[in-house]
Amino acid sequence: MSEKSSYSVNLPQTTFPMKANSTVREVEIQKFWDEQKIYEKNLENRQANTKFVLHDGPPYLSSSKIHIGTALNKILKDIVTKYKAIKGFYAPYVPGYDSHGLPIENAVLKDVKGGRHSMSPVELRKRCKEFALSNLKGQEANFKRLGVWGDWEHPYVTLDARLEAEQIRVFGKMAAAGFLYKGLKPVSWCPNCETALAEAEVEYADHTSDSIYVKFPVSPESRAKLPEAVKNEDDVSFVIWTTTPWTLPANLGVALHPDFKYVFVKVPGHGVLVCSEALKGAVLAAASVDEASTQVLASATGKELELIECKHPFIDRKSLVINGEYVTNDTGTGCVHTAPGHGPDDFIVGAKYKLGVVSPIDGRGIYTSEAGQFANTRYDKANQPIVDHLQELGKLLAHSKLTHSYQHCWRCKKPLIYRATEQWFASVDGFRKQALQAIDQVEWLPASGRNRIFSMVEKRSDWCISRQRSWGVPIPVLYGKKTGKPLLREDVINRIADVFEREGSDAWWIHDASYFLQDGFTADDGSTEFDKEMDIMDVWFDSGVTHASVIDARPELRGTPCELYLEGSDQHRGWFQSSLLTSVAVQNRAPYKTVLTHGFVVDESGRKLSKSLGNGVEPDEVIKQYGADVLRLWVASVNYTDDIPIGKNMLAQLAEVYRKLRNTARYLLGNLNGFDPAEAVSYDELNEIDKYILHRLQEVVKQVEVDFDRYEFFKYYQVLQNFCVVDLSSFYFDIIKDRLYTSARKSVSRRSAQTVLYEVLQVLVRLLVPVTPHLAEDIWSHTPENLRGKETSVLLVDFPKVNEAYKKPELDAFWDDLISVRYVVNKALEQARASRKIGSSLEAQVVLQVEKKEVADKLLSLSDNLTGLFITSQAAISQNGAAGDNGHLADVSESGVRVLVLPAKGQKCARCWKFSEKIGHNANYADLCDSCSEAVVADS
RNA sequence: UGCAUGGUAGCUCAACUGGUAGAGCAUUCUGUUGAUAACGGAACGGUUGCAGGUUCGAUUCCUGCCUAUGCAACCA
Repeated sequence: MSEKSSYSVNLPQTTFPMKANSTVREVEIQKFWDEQKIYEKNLENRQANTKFVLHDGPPYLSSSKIHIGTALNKILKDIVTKYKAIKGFYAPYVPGYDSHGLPIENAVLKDVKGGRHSMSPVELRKRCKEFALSNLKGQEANFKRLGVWGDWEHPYVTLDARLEAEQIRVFGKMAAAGFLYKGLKPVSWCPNCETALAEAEVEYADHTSDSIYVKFPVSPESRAKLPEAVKNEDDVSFVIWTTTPWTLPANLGVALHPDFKYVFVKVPGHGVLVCSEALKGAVLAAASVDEASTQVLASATGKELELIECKHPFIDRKSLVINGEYVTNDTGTGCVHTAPGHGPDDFIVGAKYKLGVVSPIDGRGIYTSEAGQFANTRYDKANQPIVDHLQELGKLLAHSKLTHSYQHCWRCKKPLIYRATEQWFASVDGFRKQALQAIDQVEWLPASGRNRIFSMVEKRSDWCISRQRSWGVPIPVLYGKKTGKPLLREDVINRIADVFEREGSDAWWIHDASYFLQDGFTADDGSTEFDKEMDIMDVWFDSGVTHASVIDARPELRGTPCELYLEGSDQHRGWFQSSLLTSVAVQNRAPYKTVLTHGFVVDESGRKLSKSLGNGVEPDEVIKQYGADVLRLWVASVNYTDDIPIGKNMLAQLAEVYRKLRNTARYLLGNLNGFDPAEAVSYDELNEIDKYILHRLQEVVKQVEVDFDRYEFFKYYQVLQNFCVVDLSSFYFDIIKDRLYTSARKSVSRRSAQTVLYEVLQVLVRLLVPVTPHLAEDIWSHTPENLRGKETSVLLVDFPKVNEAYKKPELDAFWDDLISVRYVVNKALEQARASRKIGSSLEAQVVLQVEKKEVADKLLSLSDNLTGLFITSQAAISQNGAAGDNGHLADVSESGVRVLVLPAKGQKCARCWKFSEKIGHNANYADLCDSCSEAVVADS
């Protein structure tokens, strides 16, 4: 280096490192937040303010590690609560966990020899609890590492005795309101999990079934009811079609559509067959019968055939011909096999005709003795024997395999059956109208969510809340030992709740029924001895009542309704709905004011993430490579209302943006070194470009505020990024470097720039808080106290307010013109550079010819600052003629501006590197330009 | 199968009630070496999913299709 470099220049200086070193630094910062109790302090500071409560939808504790989708959800929630907090709201966040239920019980049982029947319920529950709580520890660590703040010391867990007790109390209220009943109904049943399932737990997948056509002969006693032409035929059969041969033992009827036309077809070798006219061809084809050999003897509507009796094909029992509107002519025969024990439609129509219910299958899917010769066979193993048996009896008309969509258990993925059993139901019918009204009191974001949940609630049937398992909250019902009558009294149920609150719900399995009743208790029906209901509640009930057991029960949450629920869009049929239904049932209103939903994470080509595709993204791996803030930035960068893409490419780009934000802050801090806000330049004295940036800054604040308020974080991301890159880094920062580095340290022009940098820093660090809190805190911790005030954590400061005094919309128009001129100048300079005429732009002078006078005037008004705008050594505006046309290095015309690039005049100043004709006037500094020598003198 | 929502540069997003498609990132070239594992400049890149229609003019409105995702149904 030459001696010239010894001239003092005011270079940036800061302790804020360029590299994030996130794996270490983020953890340090999180420790600082922990130790300083930042979350608690925030709440304390905001205690008197308006509340904004986001109620956490509890993640399920079946795994100790969170998925990327769970991370996304938690980060979104955290962005919201942090934003609301710095906006001044009282915004507590209590994390929750969903701890009961089948998947956990199954996971625990997987390692138990002998299965669920080999240990007592209390022992099993103990193991489930241990399993759930150990997973909680893992998930909690994952969540904290994301930088999520909240009351981690006191999360809510559905297995907590107090929550269980509140849940029981809600059950009691619903019982008192008459919304709970016990009924025999076919429900979706998983023979593998041995329990009933709710609608929300059913999913559809392809399944191959036996497709059979079966003859149901008309009883001799009913022949009189047949049409005249076939009265004397001795072999008349209704033909049904089914894909579930195993339900035939439960058959009690044959359903016809009342308005369809049915035909009586004489078929060689099969007697007379009855099917709908529309399906005759298909039926005969299935039976491989040549239609030409057949003869239609008669026809009748379904209505006319109602109440004819048939014989069950292989059981000595009647099967009644009935009418049902649900019968279609799409497939089958138009005659529908009806087994009220195995189908919802069948059940309803069966009740109408008083067919009764036969459901000869136990909880494991095995035929009971009611099934006669098929007893002790598992239902799915019975298909073939039944088909064979029908064949032997000559009742089988056709048989083939059919692959179709069929209901499966969403937990164990095995096929489900419909099975009529005694279950507890919440009567949605009882409060459907109120629920639908409540839906319209809620703001749904995006708005399509409203229709989604509305139509679901509108159509859903009663909610089956019984589960025949051990890991859950018991259904708190006692039955009179002799009468079998359920005791649905709220006072009794509340007494049970009190016991649970003291002892936990294990008490239900430990104590006799009498323990839960007052001594000498006598029920209305005279019962004094009781049995306990041994079913537990659907887990959706657990999480569904947290509006009561958490929001209303914890004083710091200040009661329902809360401001926001924020979950994946699948929760319209899950938690949003279970919460709504229970809340409407006991309070006649929704528990939330706004429901915000997000989509699902997919890979960069839009495919679902799955282990088999190998396109999964693990949150902890992203954090290890890039840090939590980059993952959070990802969440903020995408429009999460649709599918949310993630992948290596995206993360790498996000890491770039993170670095840009970081370096922007580093520039601010570095150039504010030694600045004291007391030295700030008054607004009127500011340089024009400085005023412009202050104005832009206000626009950014306003825009960001709008974007956050609308939960449109991806817009915030774009605005922030554009501001940092376009307005600051490539424009303002580049231009003011000259002033910052070479003007006298305390000169007005330097302080003018610093005044703006100071304002920008104040705003920027605050705007970073919700999305990249670690970065914001890191900046804060490296900001001198005289610049940031006494507050030790940036999480405790307030969101910036738009400073009206800085808003000057006219500056936009002014600078838009100058900036487009600057583009042309840059092109010209680049041309000169490409032809190796110049390197640095300071080696050039530019001469501009400007068509529009107003633009020329704007340029002229900048006077000395014009060179700063272009970062050249000289710049001149020539309105008429082509001054300096000779010897130019480049000549570019565009958008009304002609730019000539010429070699800079004079010599290069050793300090500011600009070329000048005023060099060496101060003998002490022979190689410095005038302004530099003045600056050096001033600073020495 | 029906309903809903989306389909704009390699990637993430723009374009107010129809008016010549814009940013950033990435890529390539390049300058600087006083934000330096940083910063600047330029270039490349789109018949806005496809096909029609309305209009002087459509990414924007209408119809159909394709495609992605979600939901419902596909029961017997």
